[in-house]
Amino acid sequence: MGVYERQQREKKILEAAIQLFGEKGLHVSTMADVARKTRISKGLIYFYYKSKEDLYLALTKKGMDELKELFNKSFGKPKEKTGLEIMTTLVEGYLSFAREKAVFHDALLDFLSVLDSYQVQREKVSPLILESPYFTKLLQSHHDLAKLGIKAISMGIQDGSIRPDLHAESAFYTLWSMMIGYTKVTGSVSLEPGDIKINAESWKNGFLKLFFEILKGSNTPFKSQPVQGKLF
Amino acid sequence: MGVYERQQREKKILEAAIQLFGEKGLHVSTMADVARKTRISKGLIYFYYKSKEDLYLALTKKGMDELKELFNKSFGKPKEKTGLEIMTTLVEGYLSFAREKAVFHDALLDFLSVLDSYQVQREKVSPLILESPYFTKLLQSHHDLAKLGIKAISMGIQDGSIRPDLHAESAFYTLWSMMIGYTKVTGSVSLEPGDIKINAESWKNGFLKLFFEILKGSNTPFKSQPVQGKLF
Amino acid sequence: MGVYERQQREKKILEAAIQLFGEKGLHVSTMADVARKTRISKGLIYFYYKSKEDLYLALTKKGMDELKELFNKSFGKPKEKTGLEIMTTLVEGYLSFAREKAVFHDALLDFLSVLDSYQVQREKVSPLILESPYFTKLLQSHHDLAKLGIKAISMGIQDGSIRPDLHAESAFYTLWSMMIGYTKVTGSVSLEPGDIKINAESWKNGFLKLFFEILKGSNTPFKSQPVQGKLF
Amino acid sequence: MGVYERQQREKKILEAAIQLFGEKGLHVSTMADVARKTRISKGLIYFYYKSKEDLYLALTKKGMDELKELFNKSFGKPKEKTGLEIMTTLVEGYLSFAREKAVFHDALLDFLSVLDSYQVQREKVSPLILESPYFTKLLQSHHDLAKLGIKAISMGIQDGSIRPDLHAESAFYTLWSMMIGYTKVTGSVSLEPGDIKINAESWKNGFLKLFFEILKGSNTPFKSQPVQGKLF
DNA sequence: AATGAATGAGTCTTCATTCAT
DNA sequence: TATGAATGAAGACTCATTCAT
Repeated sequence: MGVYERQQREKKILEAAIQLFGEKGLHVSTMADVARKTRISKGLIYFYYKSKEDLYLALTKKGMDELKELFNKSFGKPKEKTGLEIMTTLVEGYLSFAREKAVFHDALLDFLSVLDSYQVQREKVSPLILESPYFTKLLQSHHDLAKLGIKAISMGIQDGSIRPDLHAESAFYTLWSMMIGYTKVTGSVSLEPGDIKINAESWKNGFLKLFFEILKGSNTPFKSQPVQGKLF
Repeated sequence: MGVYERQQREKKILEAAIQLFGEKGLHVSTMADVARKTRISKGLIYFYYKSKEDLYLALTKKGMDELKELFNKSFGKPKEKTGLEIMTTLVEGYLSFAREKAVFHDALLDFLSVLDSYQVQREKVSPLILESPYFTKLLQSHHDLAKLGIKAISMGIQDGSIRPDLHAESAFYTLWSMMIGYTKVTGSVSLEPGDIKINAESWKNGFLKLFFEILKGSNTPFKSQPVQGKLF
Repeated sequence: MGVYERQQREKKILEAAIQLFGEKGLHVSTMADVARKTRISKGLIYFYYKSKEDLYLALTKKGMDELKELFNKSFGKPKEKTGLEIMTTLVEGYLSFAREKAVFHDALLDFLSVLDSYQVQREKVSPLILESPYFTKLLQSHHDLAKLGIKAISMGIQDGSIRPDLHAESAFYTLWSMMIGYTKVTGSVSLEPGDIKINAESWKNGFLKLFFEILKGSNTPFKSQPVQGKLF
Repeated sequence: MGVYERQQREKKILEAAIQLFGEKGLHVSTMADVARKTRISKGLIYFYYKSKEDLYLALTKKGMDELKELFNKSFGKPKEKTGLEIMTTLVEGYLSFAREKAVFHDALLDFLSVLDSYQVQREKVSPLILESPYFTKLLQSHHDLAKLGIKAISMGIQDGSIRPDLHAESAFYTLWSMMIGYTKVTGSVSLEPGDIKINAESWKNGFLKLFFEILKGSNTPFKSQPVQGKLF
């Protein structure tokens, strides 16, 4: 009954949800599954999370925080890395994250969709989402994330590793878009029959080449490609 | 009883589904809704579409075809446009499509997810999807779409409007990724509070600038920006 | 449109039903299945058979007739066989029939159930059954069947091959009961674990022994067992 | 919430099913009927019974157990009865059971059919049946039942009331077959028109005569017929 | 005579959520 | 605080039968 135990339980539920939603998918998993997996009664689960959406948002929040942590770590120690190096670490990390923690990345994208509806017409968003305490927190985390990415690019511009004519904010969102799109498209690329000359690996290389070209400008066309070489 | 009437009904059902799924979302809409909206009996709906998934794939196919049509039209009359101009029309069209016909675009992305599962482990894809006649058709349409995009870039490389060092296939997928990502991210950009200096418009401009930079190379840094100017 | 063609079609439908109901079961098979299999439209099927029950009763009738035919054939040429020999052929035939044409035998038992309800409370029998022209015909065929069996026993009593103190009618029904029960029970006998000393073969032998003992009396306890030996 | 209440509800549902399935038949009755009759929500019915098949197997189990109980009671106190007397009580009981509790007897026969399929090809049996916890229990109960019947005959052989040359196992199954067949055939006997000299009563007598003849041997042809006299 | 599109009541089943204990 | 039994609306889908053409 102590605060600690309560937090432990909350965490346990969340972790079960992460596993379950990750393996079977959100719609296929049920609250009963979560209860069974945690050995915690359904009633108590509803004490900690007000609805299934609330639980899902909690999961989203955790994913967002892990991503933020990953962004943070990409900076390394102060002055250790150039902005471009930070960005390199960051893409690498992001793409791994999207692949290995697909539940989180999917949840994040779902949240972006919610944000879209929210902005267009607040009423279209389910009350269960709006009422969740995680919704506001998520709004903040999402913002923090963007700020970190923008900061990395700004640093690169400052230290000369990234071309100076870039608008950091737009550039960050563009690069983020690219990465999101990459995760969406990558599965279908390998299915292309022979008449399209591409395969998973060549496409990834091509993608990264263009990604970094945006950061560096194409007149520095990868003479030495340490960045690309390091990736993955 | 004529073939014509049959096609009319089939179309009517599909159109109701497009509206319904578009407004309320796939999961929230029911086959009963579709029946009610069309004033067609549930049984008959199942006569035309073997399952809800089948209907959704039909919708996806229609979306894919509209997109293909849009791609095709972007080429204009033979020799009328440069590859770069074609690409300009194409992004413009794609982004409008994604915004105005969001159901279709969402369905397309869902299909890409299916393709991902399909490639990793065929069994993970629901039989209802695999058994739908639209599945194979969709495979083809998706392929056609990619070929068209690649063709446009190849043409640009040929006619000198697009930089020659581009690998057309990778470039197309990268640019497509960007556009997909753009549609996912764009809704949340406008929600950013003041401390991030960006708004919907500036971000779109930034995005397009980088998009075309990839095609043209950054050493032609938008002196005259006719392309960008035309957009939207 | 000739009478002949009509009969052909009727037969074709019936045969499809026999196959279908036999393979998948009555409840699992649909009228649409029948239509598909025969390449005859549903509407026309309903022209020949007024309802699914009607079709099933037609099937039942055909089974009953085949059984009657089998009974008839068991008699052989006039004076060729003793009553006991006839009965021997008859059991043999009946058990093969029940095994190899299980649809027919099941249908026959279903009909006996209907008769049961009919006798207890006429209203409990579905109108679809009562209205079928096959119902009355079935009543007659069923009666014919019984008469044939009784006749065989009577002949045996006359010719001395069957014990004289038997009441032919009761004996026939009893022996028929035995055979019906045999077909119901036989599948589960082989599943008995080792602590019940029986297997499919020993039980069949035991069954037949007692079956014929009823006909011959136990004081002729199978010294020579030609009858038993011949079976199957 | 107590265990007792739970069992009460479970029982209530089962009893409603027994009535419903008995009156209208399994296929005609619906789970909604059961819910309505018990005033228990559909969801809760599915909480107690995982599927309609599960509920039907539960019913079958109850029937099997009642029959087992009946078999057990037939033995009376130790050494009180001869094997033959036990068998007498047993047939009497069985036939009453089959008549008065027809749902149970029908369910039992359905189970025998399942066993048949199970033995021929396990896959042909619906997963809903195989997954029911009652399936295994039923396998055991069915076995117990057979053992009891065999035991009664063995006892009779020991105490001299039943002829010694009988193979108890085969004899039991044969006699069981007879009884099953009797229940199937009996309804149609009374419908026979006058030209077949039989009626319900005479046929029952004839049946029982032969039944006991199998047990006693025909050279003891019912001089004193206390056994027969007692029946019904 | 022949078709097969059309009906719609009915089937089993699921699951987020609540609440008496 | 904790349970898990209870709810009931909703879901996808089926199929015997009819009838306009």
